[in-house]
Amino acid sequence: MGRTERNWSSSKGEAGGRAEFERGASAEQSRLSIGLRDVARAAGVSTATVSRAINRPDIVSDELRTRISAVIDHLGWVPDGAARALATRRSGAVGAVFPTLSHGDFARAATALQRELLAENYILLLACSEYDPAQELRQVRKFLERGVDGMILVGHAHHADLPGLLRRQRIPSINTFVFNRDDPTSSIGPDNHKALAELTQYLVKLGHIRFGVIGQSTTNNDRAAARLAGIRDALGRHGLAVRPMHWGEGLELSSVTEARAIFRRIMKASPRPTAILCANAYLAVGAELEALAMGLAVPGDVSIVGYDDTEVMSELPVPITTVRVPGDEVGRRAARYILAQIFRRVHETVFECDAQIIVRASSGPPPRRAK
Amino acid sequence: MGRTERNWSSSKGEAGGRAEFERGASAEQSRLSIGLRDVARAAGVSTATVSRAINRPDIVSDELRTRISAVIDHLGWVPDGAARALATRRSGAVGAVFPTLSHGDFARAATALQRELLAENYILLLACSEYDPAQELRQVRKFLERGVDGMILVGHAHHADLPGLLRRQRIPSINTFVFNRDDPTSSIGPDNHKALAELTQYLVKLGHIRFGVIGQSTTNNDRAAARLAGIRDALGRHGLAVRPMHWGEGLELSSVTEARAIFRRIMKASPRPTAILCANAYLAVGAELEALAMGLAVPGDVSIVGYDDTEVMSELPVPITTVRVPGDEVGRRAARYILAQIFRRVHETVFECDAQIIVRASSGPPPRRAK
DNA sequence: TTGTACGCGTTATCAG
DNA sequence: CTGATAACGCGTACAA
Repeated sequence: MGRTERNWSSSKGEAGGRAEFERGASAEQSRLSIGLRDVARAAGVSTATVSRAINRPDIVSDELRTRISAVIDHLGWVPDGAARALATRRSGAVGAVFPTLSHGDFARAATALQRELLAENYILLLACSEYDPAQELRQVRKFLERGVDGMILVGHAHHADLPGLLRRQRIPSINTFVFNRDDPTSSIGPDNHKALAELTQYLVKLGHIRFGVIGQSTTNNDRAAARLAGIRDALGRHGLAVRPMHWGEGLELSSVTEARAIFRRIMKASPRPTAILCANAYLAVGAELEALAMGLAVPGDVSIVGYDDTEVMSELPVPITTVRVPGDEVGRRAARYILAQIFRRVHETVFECDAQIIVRASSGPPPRRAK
Repeated sequence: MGRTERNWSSSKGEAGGRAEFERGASAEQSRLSIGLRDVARAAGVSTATVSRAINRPDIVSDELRTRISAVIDHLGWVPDGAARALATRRSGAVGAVFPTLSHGDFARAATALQRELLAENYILLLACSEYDPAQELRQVRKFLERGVDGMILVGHAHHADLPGLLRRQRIPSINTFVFNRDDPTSSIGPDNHKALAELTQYLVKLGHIRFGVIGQSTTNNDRAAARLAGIRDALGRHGLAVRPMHWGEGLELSSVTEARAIFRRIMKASPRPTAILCANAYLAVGAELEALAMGLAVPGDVSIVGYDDTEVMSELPVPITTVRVPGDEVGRRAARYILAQIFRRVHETVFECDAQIIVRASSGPPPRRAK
């Protein structure tokens, strides 16, 4: 007759037996998986006590606690999260929607996030928006239906319905990889605008006056847009600007191959730029590889700088100057913020992560005979 | 006292008003978020009808369906996933535990996984084991408590308690990035042993007889171990073996920097190998960069091959021969398998993904005067 | 086609 | 410190 989970565990067996009798055999047989009740009966205690034994061990007598946990192990009981969530009004899950995981920074952030949540017994629900606000909204909605206790997003530009949705659910949320004191929802990350303004400023100080940019799409990517604006504003302060012919945008998010082609085109212009700003690590790698292939000296003929740091950048023949974004720190602190909100602890609301400029060999003064 | 289960809703508005009145303000005010009942009352129908309207729209009359969905939108109701899961005995979530996300293949697999699950309205719970079986077990247990409907793991070597745990929960699971007909649980991925045996065989055919290996740790990494075994077995068939001095293992999982140091050491040996097998993409990149820095010709002086394909490998001065692992395909098909199991559809059980050898310029015949 | 009423497996309240 | 029992919010036989 299939699985009879009866362990009328002797001691207090009387009561257990009676209960069983009263509930009738049907209840017992229909149960496919063991539950709290089965554990309670087997241990000869009430369900409440078992529940307490696992959630607040300190308020249960030693004897019962050990007996109960023995029974749990023996029966191999795994508490039902759905039931617990329903009773607790808390899911123990935090959702995160990243544009993609193929970017090292996001992958690192997701890892850190997950690790940090785990420390407080929380789990991570993960989805990718693929840089599509509508998809982001769908994913968030799905997470809300799952009852996530908090949401972690990227950027501060979202679908118009998203903020209201989040507000109605009354769950904490945070925008990551951005920093903006004016954003009403908390945010954590580097100040993208400032970071690239400073990087540009650094190049200007070296004496550069003609700049090329290998960018990435800014549609639905406020971080990329902010970085571009940072470049523009920094150059503007010196009365400079990027010429259209010194500008290229990849279709892929970060493609070494595309970057090479764009770099080659830009460097064929006349006059040609003496410094190339690349929107991310792999674009910079592509630029340098193409420069080497073209026989250009870096930084003798042209300086190359990037954004994001990957190990390859520092190991290429000419290590590349770049901006280091601490993805894991972003993830870690975002998780901590959300957990603090969930548990109603005090916590700061907005954080800026330093985006540190790492100067390597690929940047230097412009060539003297800058044609 | 307390909550009365009465939905005296006779038909339509009248009833709505009355019901509201009779329930009294207290019940209304104490409810922090609106629920199925509120929607039902506002729409003047029963809770069952609302439930059906969203889950099986086809069996509800057009009029009611439209009215109900209007009310839902108006009230901004989000169904409670915990309650639904409790009633349905299905969580709508699939868990995945990867060793890390910093590996491109795993990141791609996770992305594909998530996308595929979403198509069937499932969500992804993600965690990292950091190559620690105990941690993997903990994460899996946590997911099971969350009531995941399926589990996706990496490799076939797990903690001893894991298989039993999964069996007891009666949920489908699959091992990814491995392929082994003898594994009792389904698996999907490349045959790591075969892939490296073939790659090695290819080098042997080119005439190489002295091989170096830049490996990664095989502790808790059955894939890496299988690949190593593949190399060993392939060489063994020709009476060859890797000399200890031609062997190095990085501490980091994949570090360009470490690879360079190891490569340099190996190439100082005498005699030195004419071909270097690298355990992953970044180790191979490091090897080539160091070779160039040392003034060695690739493949003139030494052939270099890797495992995994990243864009950089193909764009370096000498594009690197490697084995392409289709991470996204692994993720996609794993998701499909799990969903099929959940929905009790027929589906194949074990799949092999081709691990394709991509021959590029970095591999060629050994130098004539192979010293 | 629609409504009623009960069950899902825990937690929390309150009385002992 | 422990036990009895009412929520928790939705799905779904079963009845109408």
